Amino acid sequence: MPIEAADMDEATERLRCFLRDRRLRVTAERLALLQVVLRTEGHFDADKMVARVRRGRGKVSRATIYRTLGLLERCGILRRSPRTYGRGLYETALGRRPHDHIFCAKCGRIEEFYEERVERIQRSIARRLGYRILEHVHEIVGLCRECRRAAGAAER
Amino acid sequence: MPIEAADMDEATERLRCFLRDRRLRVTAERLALLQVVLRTEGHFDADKMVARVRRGRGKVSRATIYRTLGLLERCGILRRSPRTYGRGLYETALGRRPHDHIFCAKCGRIEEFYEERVERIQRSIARRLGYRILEHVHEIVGLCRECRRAAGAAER
DNA sequence: GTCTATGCAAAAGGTTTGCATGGAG
DNA sequence: CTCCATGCAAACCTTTTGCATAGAC
Repeated sequence: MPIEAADMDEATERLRCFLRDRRLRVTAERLALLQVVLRTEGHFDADKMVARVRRGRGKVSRATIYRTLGLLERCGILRRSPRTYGRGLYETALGRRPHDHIFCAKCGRIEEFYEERVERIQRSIARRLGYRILEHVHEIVGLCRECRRAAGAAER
Repeated sequence: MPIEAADMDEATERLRCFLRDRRLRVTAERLALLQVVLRTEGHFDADKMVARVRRGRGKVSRATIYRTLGLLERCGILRRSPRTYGRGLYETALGRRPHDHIFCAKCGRIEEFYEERVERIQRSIARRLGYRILEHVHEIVGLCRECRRAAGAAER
């Protein structure tokens, strides 16, 4: 599902404000990366963006991509993606809400859940320890009914 | 709180078995790192272990530390600390109670928390959706007080 | 004695930085 | 016309690897 025009505009506007407020410049490279980023689904790293921007509209240096990704992160359009050991993965932050997953370790099926009670507890933990929450990861890994049944049958 | 002698012995025994089963060798370096690791609280990276082992008993190469940390991870004495942007952090897995992490996206500091209420909610979610829980990941990413202050100061 | 482990240094992979030049405001 | 941004290449950092030698079994 491609991103909505409204989100695109909102993001562009947000970037422009962010830059203006700090006396930074609105450059073709920054706008180009923003467009590409908004059209990218799921998680991506700097290298992927280098490739996409180059494919789409000519040369960009790796350094500029790294610098601009940092900019987009700082202005809240991107966030670093959870669950990635090591590498710098990003995902778009606009228009997404925190959602959690439970998934089956055997068959890989994934279901979503949302528990306001957990969010509340998270807020209290963060407050207690002095953090301002940026995001959270909450995943339950288990065995679904079908896989348990299958495993049980196999054992006999 | 220093680690208990019993845990120390258990870990050593586990490592010996692991090595013996695979025809690998029990070397002074491996035992030394194991001791240091068990005496280290919280989260640590390879570099910290290089420093500690060297301080404690002379020379070790960085390569050996990396190789041995991998070994300790594979035999279940260590685990990689989840979701740490950037560096490879470990924590000891033996003799630890289940706990989750909250960490600062900026400076990387990590703190642990444990909330029985969350565990209970997880169980109810799993029951409702028909899963048997194997494990969970629950992490809060935020900005710690110091980094917020630093960021606020920088913006002015 | 055999075969794995270690140390060293070089390589690798990802990200950042210094500097001269290009371009936004 | 003033600074900031860009491109390029070199620097950086952390982790991995190749190879000769040390050492466990």
